[in-house]
Amino acid sequence: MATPREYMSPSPPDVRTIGRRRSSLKRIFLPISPKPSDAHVPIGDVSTDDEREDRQAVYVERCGSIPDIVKDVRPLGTRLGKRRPSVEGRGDTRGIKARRHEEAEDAKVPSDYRAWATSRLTRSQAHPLPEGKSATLMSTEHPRRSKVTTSTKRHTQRSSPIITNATGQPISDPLVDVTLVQADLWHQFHQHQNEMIITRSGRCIFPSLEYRVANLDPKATYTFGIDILQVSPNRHRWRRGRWESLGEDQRRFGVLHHRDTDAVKPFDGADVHLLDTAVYWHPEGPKRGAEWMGDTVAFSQIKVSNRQLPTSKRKQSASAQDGTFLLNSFHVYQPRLHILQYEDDDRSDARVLTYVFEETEFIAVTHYQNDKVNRLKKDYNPHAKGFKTLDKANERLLKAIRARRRRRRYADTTSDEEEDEEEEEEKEAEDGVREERGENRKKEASDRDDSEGQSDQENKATSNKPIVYTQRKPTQRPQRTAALQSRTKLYPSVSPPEYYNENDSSERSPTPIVPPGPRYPLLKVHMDDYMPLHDHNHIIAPQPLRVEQRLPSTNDYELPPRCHSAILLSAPRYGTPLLSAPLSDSRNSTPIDRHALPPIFATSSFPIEKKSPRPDLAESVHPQRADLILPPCNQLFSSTPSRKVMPIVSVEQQRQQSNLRPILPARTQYKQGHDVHTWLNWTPHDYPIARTQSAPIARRK
Amino acid sequence: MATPREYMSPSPPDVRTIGRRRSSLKRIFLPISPKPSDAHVPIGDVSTDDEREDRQAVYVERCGSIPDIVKDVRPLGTRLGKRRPSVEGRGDTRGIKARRHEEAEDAKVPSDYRAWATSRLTRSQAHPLPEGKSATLMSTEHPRRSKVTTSTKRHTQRSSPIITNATGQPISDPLVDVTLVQADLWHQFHQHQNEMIITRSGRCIFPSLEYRVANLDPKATYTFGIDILQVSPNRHRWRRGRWESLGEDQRRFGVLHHRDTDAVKPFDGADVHLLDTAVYWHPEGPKRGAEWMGDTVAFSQIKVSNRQLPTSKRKQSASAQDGTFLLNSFHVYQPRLHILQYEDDDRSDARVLTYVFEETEFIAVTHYQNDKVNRLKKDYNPHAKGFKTLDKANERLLKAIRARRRRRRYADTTSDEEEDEEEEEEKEAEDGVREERGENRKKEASDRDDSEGQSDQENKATSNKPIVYTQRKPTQRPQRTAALQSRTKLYPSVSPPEYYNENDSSERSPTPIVPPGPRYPLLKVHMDDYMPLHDHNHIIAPQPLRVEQRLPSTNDYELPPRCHSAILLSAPRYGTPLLSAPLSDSRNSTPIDRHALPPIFATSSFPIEKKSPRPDLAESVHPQRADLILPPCNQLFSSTPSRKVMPIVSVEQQRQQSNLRPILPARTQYKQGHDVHTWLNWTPHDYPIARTQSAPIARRK
DNA sequence: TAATTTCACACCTAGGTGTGAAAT
DNA sequence: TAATTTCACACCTAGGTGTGAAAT
Repeated sequence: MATPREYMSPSPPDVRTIGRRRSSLKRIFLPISPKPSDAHVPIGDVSTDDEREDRQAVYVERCGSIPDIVKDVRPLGTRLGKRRPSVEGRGDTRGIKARRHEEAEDAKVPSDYRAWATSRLTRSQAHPLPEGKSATLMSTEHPRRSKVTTSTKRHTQRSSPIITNATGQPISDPLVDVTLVQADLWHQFHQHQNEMIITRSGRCIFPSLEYRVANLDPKATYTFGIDILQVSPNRHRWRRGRWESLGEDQRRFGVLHHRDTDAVKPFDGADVHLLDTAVYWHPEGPKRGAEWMGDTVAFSQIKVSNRQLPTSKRKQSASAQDGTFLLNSFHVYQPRLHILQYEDDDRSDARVLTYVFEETEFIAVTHYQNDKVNRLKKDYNPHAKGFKTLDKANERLLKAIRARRRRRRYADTTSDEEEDEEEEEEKEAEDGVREERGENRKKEASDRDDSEGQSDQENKATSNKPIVYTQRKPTQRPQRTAALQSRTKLYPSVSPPEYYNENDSSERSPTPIVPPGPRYPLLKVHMDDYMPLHDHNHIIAPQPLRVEQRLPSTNDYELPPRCHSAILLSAPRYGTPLLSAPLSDSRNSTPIDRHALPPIFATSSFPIEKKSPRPDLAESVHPQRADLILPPCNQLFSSTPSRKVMPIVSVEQQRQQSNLRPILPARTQYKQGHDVHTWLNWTPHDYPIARTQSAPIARRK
Repeated sequence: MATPREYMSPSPPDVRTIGRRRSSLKRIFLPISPKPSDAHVPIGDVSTDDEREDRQAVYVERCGSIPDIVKDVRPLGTRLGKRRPSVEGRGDTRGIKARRHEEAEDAKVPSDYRAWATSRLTRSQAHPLPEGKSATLMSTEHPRRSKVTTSTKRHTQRSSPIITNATGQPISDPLVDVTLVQADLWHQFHQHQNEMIITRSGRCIFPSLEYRVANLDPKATYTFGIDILQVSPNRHRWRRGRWESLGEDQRRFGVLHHRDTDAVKPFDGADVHLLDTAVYWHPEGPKRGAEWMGDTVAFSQIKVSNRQLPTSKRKQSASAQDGTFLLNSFHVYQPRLHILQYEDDDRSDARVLTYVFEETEFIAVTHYQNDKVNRLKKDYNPHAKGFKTLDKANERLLKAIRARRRRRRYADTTSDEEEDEEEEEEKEAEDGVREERGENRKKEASDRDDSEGQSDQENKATSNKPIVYTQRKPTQRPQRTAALQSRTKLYPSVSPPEYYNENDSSERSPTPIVPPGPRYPLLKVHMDDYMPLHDHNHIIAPQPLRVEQRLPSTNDYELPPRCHSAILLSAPRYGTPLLSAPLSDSRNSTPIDRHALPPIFATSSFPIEKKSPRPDLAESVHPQRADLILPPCNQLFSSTPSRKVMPIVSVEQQRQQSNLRPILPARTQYKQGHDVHTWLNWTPHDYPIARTQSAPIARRK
């Protein structure tokens, strides 16, 4: 699942740029179920009902049930009428001379990365797309617009890039692997046709555009950028619980995303290319691939606004570079990610990769129209907590817990009974949330917006899920096909080793074998799903802990095979908690010598949050400080991971480290004398999910 | 003034590294008063009273009066007793073999910049210092510690670097020019022996360690780091209004800044080098020189703590890399800035530059001891605004103003009378501040802490200044010697042009001439002095506007000679306001075509604040949007700059652009039909200060 | 009139600051 | 006992969120 589509370039790729990568390309870990049917899903527009059913059939066959998240994948195109036929226009309308001239100008200003990047992007806009696998986002009425690849709907968590070199020739580089962070949150919004409020002063978009990138060339220089594409010229309106198109907008407002034309002619088909938009380049500027990969790439500064610029002439210059995109309300927009790669100062061989995640499509509005979208926003945006009426009681309980903890710390004596009481209080709070949610569900059912054409089943899935974002019943998950999957692929140095045991891989539970040689899988632990309710010490709503396995890349340190991974869960600053997964020698012995483990391991292998960094802890972590300790690397993947048990250090130990403020997964039965165990479950989200439960402490050796 | 001292290397500099820079080095703009006496100030320990008098004499000779800021420069050493003799120990106690081994290890982990940087720094610690110009910060009882250069006291705004190559050989590079941001605020604290509160969880240091760097090699890679040095083994106590030493600390607490020794032996003289401290490397990681120079380098994440680490063994690993330095209370510390330069991946020829700004010295305390320091903290730290009792009345007025403005915006009609009223209200508020400050001054005078051995004059100067931080009487400034001075020097591409007209330069007002050829001076505008009272629309306390002139470096765009500079003052996010100084074609004509002005100009020439960037505005600014428009470049420096008039667009125009939220200098008589003019004044702070006043609007052509 | 936009507002998040009583 | 440290607290800064009445 979620294998990125690879565009084979019709023209031979530029060997100078991609060099050895191209020759040695090979998938190291096959996907869990490398189904033939997976490759047969039609590429391009898959928005018809038949195709949807096809996809669901694949899921049923593979997983035994239809995962909720696949059921209601209905792209906007379906709802707005068929407006996405595959058109293969090749839109380079500019002469070679003009291009040459621009290149000469580039040479004059060698060190302004952003300006150069923008010009690079604009220039390479109109390359011919390979093999007709692309689908335009634009309507047929405007065939001359350039086009953008769209990934198939079921692969929306990843996106297929357009890759071009400096002359606009596409280059195939399926190695670069981009994932949308919080993809399932985005998906929830997308199910209901996401809306974004635009204001004069600019409103942040939520969920935020955050990506995880893998397999960049660690030494090459990259720039990341976002632009927001107006998908169609049509204006829409919300009527009787659904969006309908009003046809092409007749008003002459100031149009953005229109290039250097004096007359304001939106969508007249002349010289308007999709890439003629203002691009917001990531403020962390050009960085090495290794640095980009060390963390997620978040565009949190991006805002959308409806302020009209004073003069029509200056519409371009004032947008994008501060992260504010000027949009028109009731129009549909699609953010895109651009990755610009160049070898240092020699920018002649730069490449542009463009990624489109369709979940991130939205309609710009000044007020929310769809109550469901509104509710989702309130439920998941931490800044809208005040409007989450459901959680009032919960909030009160949380406060009581906090006050109580303070008092106890003040009294400096902690008895066992008190601890138990506290845990009960927490459970109370949680139950309270659930009760109130039940009420809300009924209210929701009586909403007029619910008259959308959804089946009862879909309705139920929808109203069950959004409140507790990460709440999924384990029984609904296709557990039997559970396995670990490599989320990121190896960037091979010379030739890729064959880590995957193909003989052993049955359809149901292909068991990855331990990689041979000195290389052992690394672990990435993510808790980046937004957690509805937490303070610094507790998470009340249940939330999944994502454990990601990847193979070491050239830059990674080779882990000692018997080395445990200690996982430290720190407090989130903003939805996304800091998670580092450093090492310790063994659970009970002395901590690992930090000189024996070059810090590079932590730096390049694990995401270290920028804003509240504790990278010191990433170097190595004392077992007593860890929230979670994984088995030695060489044992972790030797059995079916769906039942992999990962012991956590006992709760008492964590209590002792009060200043570390560990976050523990909720709903865990914390008891003294018990260890907490976590195992991995396979979900349709590409990630194994770690579930936690307590067990007698005897397990500790 | 403030010319960095240049160490001439006894061994020939590494030509490979500094190359053409070395051969073409020349100061382009001489300092305003390039006094011979400047070079004769004794280097090293200048903390005696005699030397202080010498320095003051230099000032009197040059400026006609003693600037306040120079009067009370008394380093801690003077107060604590003589403990800084110049000792010339050469402390490399490690063998070549060990060093080779470390280098080999480095090669194995090529991409972890931070670890590599730390090892590089540690290794080059013990180079012999050139020409005996160094002074140790350590006491004579421990002669084997390595040493650090100290700049002369009067040059505390800048610091002299130690420069070494990879093998520890010093390299002279006086070109790299580092300035301490908010140096005079630091100085105010330093006058009273600055204190920093340390807490278990870590406390930010205030003022923050923020530097401005110039003349780095734009293409070379740099890493910036901070460490905090324990200046002496002595413990101190506050008694009868002054700090006194208690002698060497006898307690065996866990000692930081001590390297890899099992036994906790603070200051036992064995293997303890000054550079054996944990270094916090700037989180923006290795960047190009051009990128570092584009903005100030702020270490805002740094915190100081007194938490003791669990085991003595792990004291090193847990510190510094998250920005928390573990200090001992009642000990004196000195932060240092390290700049690491290397050419990309070839790190064998790296250089280390170390800068010490003595204003940043402080004593770690758990409670403030000196009431004056306490008061300064409350007055200038925006987070302590709640304790600024003086401003309660002011606050009320401000709120009234804000509410009133809202009401008026609501009513959408603005009459002239109302505006005048508002301005009166503001002035009222300001006066209120001043009155209360007067009261406070009396209270302060009756404090027991005032019994320090200060002269009356010093006392007066001290108590006059700290309340309104930037308040200086223009008459006290040495206006007649006023001139523009190049704060940053040219980084020449081939050979440095002679921009400075030496024939014209009299001691009093050396007039720089217009540079020949196509290159014209750029302007940098700073308002980085902290402003005690502001909201998004107003600054109530008077504050200086710093305009900095520099010559274009190789990377800069060449300005059209008749191009005006439009200055846009945006709202500060955190004390330091965003200032960009973009261009417009002329004040009244159409705005400059942004394609005619490559954006590189803005990117590489002007500081663009990271956190609330409006870099779009830096590309070019419409005259109506500018807060301040400077004369054309080719006219700006053709006359004495002390009376240079810079018109600001009228206040009404700014009101119209309410969403831009311009900050206007306070105490300006804003009247309708008047323009606001600004001229430059020379101050002892190296910067010309722009003063603002209104004038009839007739001036606009 | 009906649709759309604006804006003050209450209420959040996240975190920094000195106070002063209490503990060490 | 006297010096030093801890900690809950009130009060800030800075900014994001949807609401709902009012304006457009």
